[in-house]
Amino acid sequence: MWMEEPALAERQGPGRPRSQASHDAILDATMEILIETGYRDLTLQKIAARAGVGRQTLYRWWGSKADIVLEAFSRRTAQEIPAPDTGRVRSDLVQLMEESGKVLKKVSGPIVLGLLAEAALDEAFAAKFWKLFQSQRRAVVKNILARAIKRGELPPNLDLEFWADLFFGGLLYRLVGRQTPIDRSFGEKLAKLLPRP
Amino acid sequence: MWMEEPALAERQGPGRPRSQASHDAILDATMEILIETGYRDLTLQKIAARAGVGRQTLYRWWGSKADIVLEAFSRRTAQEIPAPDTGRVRSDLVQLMEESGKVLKKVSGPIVLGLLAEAALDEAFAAKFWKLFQSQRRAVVKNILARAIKRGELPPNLDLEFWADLFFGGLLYRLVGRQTPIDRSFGEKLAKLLPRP
Amino acid sequence: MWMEEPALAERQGPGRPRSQASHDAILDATMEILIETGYRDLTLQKIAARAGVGRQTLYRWWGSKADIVLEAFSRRTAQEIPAPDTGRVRSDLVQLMEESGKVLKKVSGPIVLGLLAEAALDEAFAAKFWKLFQSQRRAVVKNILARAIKRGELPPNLDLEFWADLFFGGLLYRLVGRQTPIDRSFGEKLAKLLPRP
Amino acid sequence: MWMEEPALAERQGPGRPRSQASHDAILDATMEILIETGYRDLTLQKIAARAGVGRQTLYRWWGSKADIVLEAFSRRTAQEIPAPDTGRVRSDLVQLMEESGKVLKKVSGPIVLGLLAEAALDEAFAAKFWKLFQSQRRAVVKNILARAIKRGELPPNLDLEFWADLFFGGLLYRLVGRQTPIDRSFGEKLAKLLPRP
DNA sequence: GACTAACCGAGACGGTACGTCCCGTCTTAAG
DNA sequence: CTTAAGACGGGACGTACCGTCTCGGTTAGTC
Repeated sequence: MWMEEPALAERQGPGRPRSQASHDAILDATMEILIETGYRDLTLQKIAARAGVGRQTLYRWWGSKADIVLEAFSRRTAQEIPAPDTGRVRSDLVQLMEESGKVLKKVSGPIVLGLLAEAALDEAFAAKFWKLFQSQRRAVVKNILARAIKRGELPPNLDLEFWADLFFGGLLYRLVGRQTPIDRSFGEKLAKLLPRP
Repeated sequence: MWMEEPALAERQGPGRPRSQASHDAILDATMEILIETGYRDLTLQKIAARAGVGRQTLYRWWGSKADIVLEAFSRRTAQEIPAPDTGRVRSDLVQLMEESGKVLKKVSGPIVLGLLAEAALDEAFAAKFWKLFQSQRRAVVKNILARAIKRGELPPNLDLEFWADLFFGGLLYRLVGRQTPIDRSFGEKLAKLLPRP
Repeated sequence: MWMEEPALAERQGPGRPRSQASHDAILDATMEILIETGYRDLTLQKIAARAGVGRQTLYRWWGSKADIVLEAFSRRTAQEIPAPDTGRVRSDLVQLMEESGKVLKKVSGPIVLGLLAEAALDEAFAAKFWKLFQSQRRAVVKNILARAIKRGELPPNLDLEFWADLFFGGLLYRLVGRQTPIDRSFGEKLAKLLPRP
Repeated sequence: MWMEEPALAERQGPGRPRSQASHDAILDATMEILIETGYRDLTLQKIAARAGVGRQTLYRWWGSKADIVLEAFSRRTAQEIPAPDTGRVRSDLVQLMEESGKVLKKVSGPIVLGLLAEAALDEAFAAKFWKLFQSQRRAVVKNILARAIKRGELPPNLDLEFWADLFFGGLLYRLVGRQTPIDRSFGEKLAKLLPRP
């Protein structure tokens, strides 16, 4: 059915090349609609109309709105939350949690929730989403912990994956729950659980 | 739009009373379709057809497929995972995590994911879902911890909500991620973090 | 697949009855578009839009634009060409040919051509079209001839079907050919071939 | 828009010459698809794909599928029905009608119907089609009649065009109607109407 | 025992989005 | 300058559901 699209630059056989302008217009239109009306009311139809693009073009390069949102979102999100490096694990984690909470309160929250919903409903998409999430967000947490181990702040046998699960599990749980904030205090409680070396 | 339906028993003026048979047929049909084709392909149309019920009846009692699934699911799920009580917090938590993992591997997993997706996309539904989840699942964890505090196994000022967040955050994160199992080992790692009194 | 729709009045089971207003609006919209842009540019999409009607409604009751046009056309065409009765076969036929030619020069021509094209391409539709054509137009010619036989103007063993074929064959051939007119002179040449009693 | 293409041989400037191989492949592919799926499902897209030809090439040489079919058909149809010459008008006509009926029962029928439909819907194409039809089929009938006049079998003032209209009008009418056969008996009835000299 | 009122099933209604197909045009590299 | 390839914007197709509506019919309490 759908398979890993070529990276836009690579592919070059005969035939008219893919239009960079359309590509960009689609991702821009997607973000606009997302911000205006949210993930649920986002529609391939609306994206195409807003981007001034044939509907087929969307199907040619992505496969669903989730794939488009994932790409539109990953373009902007990488730089949004800078990886902290204060020299102390605990304050790194606290700061990361706080920054994440701030960003998610703005436009990113609803978008992440949309992607999360899609991942919950579609195992194939979950794999793509998780892969990206892993490299863009989880890697940050694991770096913080790894640096701390090197510094001797944490025991060398610390289970990085487990701690990343805890960090993002809590974060996403609170994001979906919308009851308790994702803030500095939450980060502090988590950081206090970290073992001594 | 839609507002809290009366509890079926209460309301009684003139007019034909609501049909308990239809009510049940709807919930049964919902579970059947959920198991056969999953949450995404579940449709009010299909539920009504399968249950032999007018489509209007669904709108009279519930407001969306999410509400129906929530009720259909809550009917069966309460008894599914018995609250453990071994006399030791840590083994209680481990056992609960293990049992939860087992249940979620069967039919419950996809259904919980469906409800989670809905909660992610719809704040109003999230409130309903969380309320139920709170009373049916979170309460179990908090009871385990509360009992342990009474026993002197845990410090009396332990933040129950925080620990519940950690437990279910990790659990749901792994459920959506579908990468790492929800098993005894995960419960053990979590239990080890509990503070001494 | 598609089968003879009920006559709008007859059918009455449970469920909301068919909307007469929509039915009429559809046929009206169809005639309007036909006159404005012709058969080729007529589209189920446009009919629905113009009639202010859901697209599904068209599929529910007809099956294709050809079926709709056939009904829209048959509503208006029956009375358009009055059956002549001058007391003489030859002048009856001449007059009928002349009147037919006149009508086909106006809106009817393109519509008949559209239906003819559809009949040429679709055997199933051809049967429907021919049935209607038989009862509305061929019957007129055969009546004229039958009356003449009764009057003793024509031999009693005259092959009515063959003469009807000749009449309409010539007529439609000239309609499609658009080279030679369908006029009084054509009718006269045809009438002259009729055998003496 | 589209205008009379040069005759393939004539034109010759600088640049790569047109490919005769492509030209033939297109016409062959067209006939194949016509036979397999009929005129309605014939598509420029499919022709190009089957012929292994760029889609643009079709537009360069012809303007529509009707034009392609017309050429593909005219290549093969000229020789299909030999002009009869028995020495007697009536048997000539009967034989021609019979042969035509036989050919139209095979592959030619649906194709002629397709072209007829196109002619009905598109006046510009009708002119092209009629011109070819005139020279390839009508000419045969008019020759038969002209020879008979020369022989003294028919009156010298016979209206050839009128009789050709009658012949092909009846033939095409029965072809579209699909109710009565195009056979020897039909030819005989027609021949009997011919006037004595 | 008639009346009223809310329910029931069925199913048509106007809409919206889907995913597919084809159109006619364009833009490449290759010949 | 043509060719095959193939992407582009556009538009119609036929299908699936949505939430609403309108029927005839049912089933209780109330008069």
